[in-house]
Amino acid sequence: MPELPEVESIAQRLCEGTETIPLPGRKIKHVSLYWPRHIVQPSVSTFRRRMKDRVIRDVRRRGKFLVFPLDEGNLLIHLRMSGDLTICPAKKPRGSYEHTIFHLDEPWQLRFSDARKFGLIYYLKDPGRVLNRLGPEPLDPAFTAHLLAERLKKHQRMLKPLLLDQRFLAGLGNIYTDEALHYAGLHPRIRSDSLSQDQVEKLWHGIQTTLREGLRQNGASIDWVYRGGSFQNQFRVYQRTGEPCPICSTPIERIIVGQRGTHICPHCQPEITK
DNA sequence: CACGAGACCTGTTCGC
DNA sequence: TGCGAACAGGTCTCGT
Repeated sequence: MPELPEVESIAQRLCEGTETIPLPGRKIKHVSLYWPRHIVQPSVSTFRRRMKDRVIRDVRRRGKFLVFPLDEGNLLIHLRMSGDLTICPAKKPRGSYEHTIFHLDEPWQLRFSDARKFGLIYYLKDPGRVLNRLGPEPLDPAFTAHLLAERLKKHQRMLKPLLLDQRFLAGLGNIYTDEALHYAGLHPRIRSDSLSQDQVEKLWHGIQTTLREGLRQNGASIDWVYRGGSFQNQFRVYQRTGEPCPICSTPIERIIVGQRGTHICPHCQPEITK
């Protein structure tokens, strides 16, 4: 589920606490771990001890990570494929996917639900140890088309797997990559170092446009995992196999690129560039 | 360095 | 209806 727009929407929801309580200012009394393998660092017992009585200062996002600066250290959560975070009353029965529960100082809890159990939780003094490996934020003003061009030239890789590589750019996932490439009229297998200036500009605009539109719609809701977003109604190619391309009406095709299901318009995104 | 295969998990949907 | 295969928002490790 969660790519940049979905993670950002979740961060905002937790920060504002509409209909629940804002997370900043709350104290974590203790945690319940029903799937301890979620805890990457430190050890489970240390994590438990360190979380006790920490005060949550803020809720932020970096790439696809949720970052919670605490009065002491930082909590990092990566939702991976099926994670979601909600604030709910302590008395609400625990759902079968709610594997990690943070008990707060009010009759509320922060619950990490994760059907596929791929999620990751860190408690770190220095979050940079994890976050510094990430590439630039695509919506940061510092991320210009010029910078994108420079970075693309440093590799000779297929466009799509490169865009999905979080060290190259932080926040894109399968949905927004397919959408951005269609917007730019670029085939996902084109080599990153073979783009013209014009093509780089289109790709940059495609990334900006799809992410901003995703944010405006609070992300995309798919399947049973995450709801709340409506960007799925705007998909041009993602999961639209067989439907007409909104630009030229050619049926959308599904192919595999870098072991990921990939959706393209074979007419708007020719494999051979001119 | 680039890339494919396989792994980590569970749930839903597809095809016969 | 039943049952296995395919597929799912992500990323890591290993071998070529």
